[in-house]
Amino acid sequence: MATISDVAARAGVSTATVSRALNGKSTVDPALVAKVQQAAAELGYQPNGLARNLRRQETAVLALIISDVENPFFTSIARGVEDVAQTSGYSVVLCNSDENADKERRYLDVAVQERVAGVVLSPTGTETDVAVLTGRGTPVVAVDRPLAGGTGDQVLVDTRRAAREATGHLLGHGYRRVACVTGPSGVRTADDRLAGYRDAVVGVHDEVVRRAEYKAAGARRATLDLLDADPGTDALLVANSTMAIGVLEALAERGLRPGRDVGVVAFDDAPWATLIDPPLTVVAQPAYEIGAEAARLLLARIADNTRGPTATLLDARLIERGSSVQSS
Amino acid sequence: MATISDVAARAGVSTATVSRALNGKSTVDPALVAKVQQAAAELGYQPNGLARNLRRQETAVLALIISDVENPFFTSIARGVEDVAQTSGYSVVLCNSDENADKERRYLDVAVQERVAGVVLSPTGTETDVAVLTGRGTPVVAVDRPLAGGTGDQVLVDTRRAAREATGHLLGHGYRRVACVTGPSGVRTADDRLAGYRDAVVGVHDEVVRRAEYKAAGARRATLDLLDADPGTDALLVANSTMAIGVLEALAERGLRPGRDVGVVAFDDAPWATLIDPPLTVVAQPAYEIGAEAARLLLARIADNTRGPTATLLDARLIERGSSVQSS
DNA sequence: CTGAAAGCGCTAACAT
DNA sequence: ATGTTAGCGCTTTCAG
Repeated sequence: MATISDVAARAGVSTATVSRALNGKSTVDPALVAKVQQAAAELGYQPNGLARNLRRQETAVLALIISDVENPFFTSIARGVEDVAQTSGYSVVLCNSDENADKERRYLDVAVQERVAGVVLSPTGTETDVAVLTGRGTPVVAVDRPLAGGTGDQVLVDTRRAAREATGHLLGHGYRRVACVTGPSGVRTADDRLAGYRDAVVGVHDEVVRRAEYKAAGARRATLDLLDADPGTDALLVANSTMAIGVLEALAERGLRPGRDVGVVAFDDAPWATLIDPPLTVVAQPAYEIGAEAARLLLARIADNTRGPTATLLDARLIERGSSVQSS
Repeated sequence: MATISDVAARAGVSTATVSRALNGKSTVDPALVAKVQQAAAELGYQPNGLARNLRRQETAVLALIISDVENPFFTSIARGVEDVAQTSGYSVVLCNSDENADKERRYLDVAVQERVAGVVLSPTGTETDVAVLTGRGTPVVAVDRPLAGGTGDQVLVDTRRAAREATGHLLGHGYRRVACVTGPSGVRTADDRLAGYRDAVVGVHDEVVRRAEYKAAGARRATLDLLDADPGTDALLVANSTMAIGVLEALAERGLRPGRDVGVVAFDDAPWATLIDPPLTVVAQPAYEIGAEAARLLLARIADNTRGPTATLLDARLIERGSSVQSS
């Protein structure tokens, strides 16, 4: 594989000139630039990014560590991050921590070792330690879930308020007893959505809560259990769209129809939400915008890391559809 | 940030010993190993992966370039790749080419420049040129779609046959006129599924075909147009699950019920396929297994690149559900 | 405007 | 078993 010296030899110049020419430094004779470019092309020269980055002490890649590639909420975030990174010439590498603290640690280590320019992170737990990054000066922005230290930027959604409003919406539409199906304890969004739910039901009726992995299978079992243990339940607040799949499966198994028999509101506006009958009422989060904003903050901080930490709180929006009204 | 010499100084040994100790080379005095490890820990030493890789002339990262992170089919592949890579100590970075040849090129260049160990690629077009990789000895395995040269491993699905069978299934269940909604011309899976459709309808009735981006919005418009232009259509073969969303939206807009009014079979068993009423008949592809197998092949080839190219053909399976039977 | 040379942090011969 | 040393391929002073 051709190196810069091969190109230099072929073009009859020094490696320094090749470097300058290829990187568009102004101070090079146009004639030489042309010669260098031709030599590079003839040799099929591809710069060695490792050597370059080692020398420059910086890379143009961002790491995005999310907890579930198969969750549309996170892939939308990924699109947002990617689109803005792209415009600034950064590549983004996506790492799937799988809601697993060990995997997350490993990817965090990889991020340091590969000296990425910055990382966007959706922490699996509150205990995530990003000191290895920040200690080295690598900026980190947390998305969807806060980072313990409170150091660094974060872009979150006011998910507790959204959960309270969604629960209130159900209560205001004639449902008498709302249950909450949420994610694992310790996952901040799961806890916040539960808290919002509690805010709304307190003083109205006892709380009915089930927790499971943020996955369909767990949510299905939890719902089945809930329905059996608490038959008075006539509405459900579901903490994300992946769980919603399991919840809807469980309802179907019990012959319960969303809306009429059991009101349902789920977080995240999945693409299929309007296909089911009745269509699913959702709390839509601005996922793409979360990613885009996180990338903007990260880029800004890569350029200038002296400013204080920022906290951006985006709003979620209730989209009322058929699954939360009793008509029909 | 601490370097290997800092650790060496603190432990009172040479950098070579530090390197050996930290990399678990057998030939180091256990006492020294301990001293080195302690020094490293005290300094919060994190090896510089760039320097290491530059020196070693190799990296332990695989690139996975797919055309749509938001398509569950591809994210399942990603899971498959990741799971097997993980077990061999490789990290995988996910790049989203967005079905765009330019972006794909850029990521291919990044892959060369960062000297990744290998790449799993779902080519956007038939013209994708991976010579930059292969010329350098970087193995490439194609998934879902073949690579022009025929060089390198590939793991594909017999999608043409699957499309033929699915179309035959519709024809065998009383539908008289089946249309095909597929992806853009030049995208191999889109063309193959169309070919399979043609295999089945030829001699039975004229073909009715619409093409659109592999996205919901385009498929919706295409379906609306198709329904207007060819009202005799009573069944639809849809080339992927993302398009299926648009197709089902269009059907709903026209007041047409899947199964009874219009038979529907779509590629890819999306998680929501059983939630709609009637549930969606699908052609399930072994996406996870495609990714896992691709990663295995890639790893094998990284270890030994002398064997000839292989072609793995996996089977898709028709899962018959309510949307393709006229009952009710 | 161009070249010579140093050096990023690490690993792998080669010595000892 | 450990240390010395020479690079990996590039960019960037520093001279000229």
